[in-house]
Amino acid sequence: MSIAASGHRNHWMSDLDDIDRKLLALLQENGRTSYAELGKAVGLAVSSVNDRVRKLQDRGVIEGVYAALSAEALRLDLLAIIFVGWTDPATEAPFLARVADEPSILECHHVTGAWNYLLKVRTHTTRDLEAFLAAIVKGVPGVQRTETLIVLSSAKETFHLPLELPAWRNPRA
Amino acid sequence: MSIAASGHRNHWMSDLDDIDRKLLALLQENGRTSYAELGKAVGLAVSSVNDRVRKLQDRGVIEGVYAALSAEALRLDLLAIIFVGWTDPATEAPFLARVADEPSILECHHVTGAWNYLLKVRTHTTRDLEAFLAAIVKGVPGVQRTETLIVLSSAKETFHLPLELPAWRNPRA
DNA sequence: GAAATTCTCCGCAAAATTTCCGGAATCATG
DNA sequence: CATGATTCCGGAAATTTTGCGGAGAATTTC
Repeated sequence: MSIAASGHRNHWMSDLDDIDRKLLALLQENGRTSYAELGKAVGLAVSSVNDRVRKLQDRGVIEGVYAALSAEALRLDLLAIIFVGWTDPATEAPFLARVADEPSILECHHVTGAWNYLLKVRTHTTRDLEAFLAAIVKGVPGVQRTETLIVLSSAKETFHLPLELPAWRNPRA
Repeated sequence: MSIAASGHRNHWMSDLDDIDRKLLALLQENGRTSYAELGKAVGLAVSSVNDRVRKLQDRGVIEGVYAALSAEALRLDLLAIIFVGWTDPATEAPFLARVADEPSILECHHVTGAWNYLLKVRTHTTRDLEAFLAAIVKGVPGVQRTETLIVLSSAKETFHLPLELPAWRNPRA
């Protein structure tokens, strides 16, 4: 019995079976895994793996394949979490425009709670962070408050999305 | 004059010249860019590009090449930022062990401020998040406080590290 | 339940890419 | 300016990707 026969497809949009999930797991770990190797892992021919991966890309499940660079090697030694707040709603649009073309901002999330946005920022030094804060806070009129947390160390920082059902998942969900 | 001649190497560890940075920028955008295309972009032969990329990998500047999956396509609709706190230092080790093998935790940072750690977590539903919090808070003895922020929307979420000097960089750095 | 449609899978061959090599050219050093 | 290290190059071999046509299975339709 093949792996495919052991599983069954869901009926939701992404419609992934066990083989798809296995392929995604392998490609998340190494985006350059050859189709031959993938095929060996899931028990499919090279051309079949090609079909599947192409469809996963077409369906948008695989957004892209990217080289991950080392922040340490690039001497981006400072990682900071910055909360940003304002009261005037007109502040948001220019703020987001500023965020979009600022490469040092890796993430920008609209969050619940006392603050408006949360930024994840990488710089080389505290001096750079200081200059960055001045550029953002002073550069975007309306930004009133910021609070900066410095990351002392990162125990985990992965791009891998969870593919299997978590063990703690509520059984009635 | 070649591109190489226009730049000059630094003397720090990673020792990247303009061509290296250009290659890294291109591979950050598309990890499957062929050496032929990379060579056309930087003005080098295919084999030379191969040499450079291999060295960038060996030096650890390129940590790996990964397929990025769509959280939306995988129905991971909930993104949460969770602060975790405790007073007993003995709590840290089992907490980190728990974090390591929990796929729903994408990031875990040791941060300054009132909290000990910051987690970035993706789940399918609020119900899953509830179960996750119960598993982490109750599952790790010593964890006393948590605070959860829900991400309403993400204006930016990139893996691309900044490669060029920022415009606001302090000139005396 | 039979026919038709769709889907998945396969092998194969062409095209593209990667990889490795020796040697030329360039750069750094003493 | 000699020497050694590094970078670059073209080309050939190995690997990989890609695009077929068709077989087989599953699903749908009548």
